Amino acid sequence: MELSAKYNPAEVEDKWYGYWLRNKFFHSEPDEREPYTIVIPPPNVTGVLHMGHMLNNTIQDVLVRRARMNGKNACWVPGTDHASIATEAKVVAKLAEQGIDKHSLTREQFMEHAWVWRKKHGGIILEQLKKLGASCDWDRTRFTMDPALSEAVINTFVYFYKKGLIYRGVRMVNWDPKSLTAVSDEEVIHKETKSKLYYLRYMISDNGKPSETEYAVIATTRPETIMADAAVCINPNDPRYTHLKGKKLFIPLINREIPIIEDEYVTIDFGTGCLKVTPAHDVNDYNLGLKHNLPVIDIIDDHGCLNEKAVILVGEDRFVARKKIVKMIADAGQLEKEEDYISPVGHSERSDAVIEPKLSLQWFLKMEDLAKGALERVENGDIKLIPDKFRNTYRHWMETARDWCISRQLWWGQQIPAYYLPDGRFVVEATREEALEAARKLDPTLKEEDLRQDPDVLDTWFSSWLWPISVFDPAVPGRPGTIPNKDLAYYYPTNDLVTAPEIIFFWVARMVMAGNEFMGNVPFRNVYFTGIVRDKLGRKMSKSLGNSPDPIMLMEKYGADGVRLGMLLCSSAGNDILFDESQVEQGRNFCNKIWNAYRLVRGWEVDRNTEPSEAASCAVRWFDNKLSQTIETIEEHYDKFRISDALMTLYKLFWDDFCAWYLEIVKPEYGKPIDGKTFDATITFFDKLLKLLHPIMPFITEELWQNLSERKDGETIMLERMPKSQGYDSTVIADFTLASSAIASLRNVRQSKGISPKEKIDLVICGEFPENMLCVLTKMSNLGEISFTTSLDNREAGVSFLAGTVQMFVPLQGLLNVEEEIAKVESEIVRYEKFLKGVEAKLSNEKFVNNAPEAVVKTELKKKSDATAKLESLKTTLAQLKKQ
RNA sequence: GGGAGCAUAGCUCAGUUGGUUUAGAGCAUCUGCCUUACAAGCAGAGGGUCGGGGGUUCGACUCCCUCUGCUCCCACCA
Repeated sequence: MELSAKYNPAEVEDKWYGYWLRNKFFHSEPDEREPYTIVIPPPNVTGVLHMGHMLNNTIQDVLVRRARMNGKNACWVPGTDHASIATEAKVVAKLAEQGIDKHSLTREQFMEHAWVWRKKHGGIILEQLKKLGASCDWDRTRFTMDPALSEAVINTFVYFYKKGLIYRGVRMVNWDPKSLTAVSDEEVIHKETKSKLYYLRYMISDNGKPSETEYAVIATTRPETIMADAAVCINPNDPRYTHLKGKKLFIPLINREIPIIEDEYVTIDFGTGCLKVTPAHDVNDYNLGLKHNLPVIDIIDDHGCLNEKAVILVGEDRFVARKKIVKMIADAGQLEKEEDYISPVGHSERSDAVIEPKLSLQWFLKMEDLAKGALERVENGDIKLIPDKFRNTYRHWMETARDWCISRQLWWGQQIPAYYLPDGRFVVEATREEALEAARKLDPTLKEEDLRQDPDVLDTWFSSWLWPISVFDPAVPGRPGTIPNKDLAYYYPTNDLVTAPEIIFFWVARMVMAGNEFMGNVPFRNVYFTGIVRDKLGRKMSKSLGNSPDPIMLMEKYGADGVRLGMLLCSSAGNDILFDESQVEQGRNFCNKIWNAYRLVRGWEVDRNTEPSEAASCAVRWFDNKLSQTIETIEEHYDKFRISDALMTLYKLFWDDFCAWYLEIVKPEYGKPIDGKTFDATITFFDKLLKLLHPIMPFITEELWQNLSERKDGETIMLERMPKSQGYDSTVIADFTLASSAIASLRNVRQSKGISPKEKIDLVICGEFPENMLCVLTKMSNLGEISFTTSLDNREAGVSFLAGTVQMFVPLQGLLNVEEEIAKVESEIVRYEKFLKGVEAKLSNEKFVNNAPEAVVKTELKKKSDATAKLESLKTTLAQLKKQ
């Protein structure tokens, strides 16, 4: 069969992926081998593949495929995350398109719509991963809302509640008074909004009565909330207000007396330096109120109108009330002034209504002890972060971790298993039945319908923190004492986690906490952080910017292997990667190179009756050593998770060493056959190279490996053993390097002097040169006569150069531009003299000679002698040139 | 505002306890080649003094300080 000159990925990718699936090569079951486990960071179930996923999953696949070829029982568990906020938002939007308002539906009806949506869009992303070649164990695919996994989440909640770590607490939420719902921080858009800063006079209390003349001026953008004021705060270091310390003030209009408190939170030079504290309607004020034990007076209702607690303007909309109250205060003579002011105001992404910070009861998980344990695991090295710099971030997080608010005002997710009695008391149990039982202990007359389950669901991270455990055995989380099943016992702890640094706290740290709590062990050993994929201009790739290429299109255009290589080329751990299509082009070109090397070898006719040429056996010996040496380098890179370095090492091994040197040397003359020994060696090398490349480029390597020799059905490169180093002789490699540098110089001579490659040239060698390399020189440089000499003095016209420290000379009659050569040599002399001077200065410095380690001094001495030798030879050359 | 990080050839990155590196790679660039595996190729060449300044040291891309620029996370200012 004639092979095309270009590799065609479309023809091979589906074929081999299907073959791998049919043969269940990705599937893993516990056995006696050492396991190697990765759990996928579950992507949003209704998401589509973006460049970040491509990078992340390519790396995981490289690790998994490599582990598999190293004889481990590799298991990569795929799955998806229910992503409550994002998914619910999508479903709500979809319903809105159909003219359906979420609030017109019951919870059950909504959930039905959501499940339909998830069925339709869920898993698209997993199909896309298959295109990439991901070798996930698809039989193990999990979803964070699978019944068993949801149960694990509920059990976990009950467990922590009963342990006393989960409590109900008040917290500010972002309230959307138009949609009548709390929205997440992600759904709040801060807009620079024009408003006014009002300066109000608060009269100082004079024995319980407002003073006639003395007052403090408070600046506020929200005068309609003064009725909710609980205090006025000043900075204790503010010299202007020392007279206010310990005093009280009267709120204008309603004349309620409030204390003056001191706190360094107040910025002295903002506004007037006097801050009104309104715990019910501002997050910072709320915290300040907690600190100073201030009462919370909530004067705004769910619709954004003032309630009866406001005393005045009851029932008015907050913005209407603002206008009215300003006028009232002005009429009372207590408005000092007003200023234009621009400040960021939160708006609801959904309704565009101005967000009202509102206190609400939420569920919290205490973090202190959990965080301590999680910090310890990283500090003591049980878990390694790659790169190491993220330990700082991690530590900072763990040391300042605030309690985790785990409730979300949504429906899509696991509903909180708290059941309220009609009197407001509640019980927490895994099921309604158990809850009823528990509730009856509080009130024996209760019926099931009297119990009302908390409407909120749990934060998505509250399910994904169990992921490394629950994908194997969902029965374990939240149920201490449960014996882990066979899978969990075998695969846990997993080995490596590949994820993004922005979720180091949300996800990574919390998995460590859950692992500690439920398994008494870490969930993984290494965490490899990928960077964010950015475009050429450094912008984060996003749908809204439209700067993200469609990964599927890329794979269709360049092939999955090309895309994988393109992603990996520019991705060192922890650094953002600036993605450009040209990198993928490079990946495709490399595929093509491999393809064509195969075409060459495949086209050879083999004659088993001839012996290898000297050059060929020399090349075989060299490449054998080179291969072992490079394998060691590659392993080092992988061990340190330097995947792009490992890749680049392989790239150069294949392209430069194997194609440009090895194949060129052993390639038989046109029309002639190759000897059997060299051919067999070449096939062996090719086989090893393909195996080394396979984790990075699974498709093309399988295709070529299958064709390289006869294969039986059911054989695959995937399950072959990774080639190992057999040790190497570094003199063999050094000799070849010397020869190749001589060859490069000879090519340079040819090119600069315009000598055709077909024309033979002679070579004079002055010094030691490995004899067994002469055949290589002859073949690659088309040499005529090679002669040795001890001195290059009194030579006729020609060019000399150095290969390593060996001087070489090519006689050339009448082909030289003497002037040009002299100039070249002279500039070389200047360069070396300068260098020598520097080295000599160093060596004559007593402090250097005395303090520097011997080896360092030795290298300086060698530098000196080498440079002196070079200078000498250059000067000889110059003298000869000048004679002509 | 709090915390963390980054800054090395045109671009993307290495440079691993300060000294065998007169700073490396890939891509891009330039020159010459349609050489019978590959022009998505072959051969060769040029290009940076390591963001600015200061310090420690016999010696600093590598350690310390400072300035500048960029990025990320968190909190968002009455």
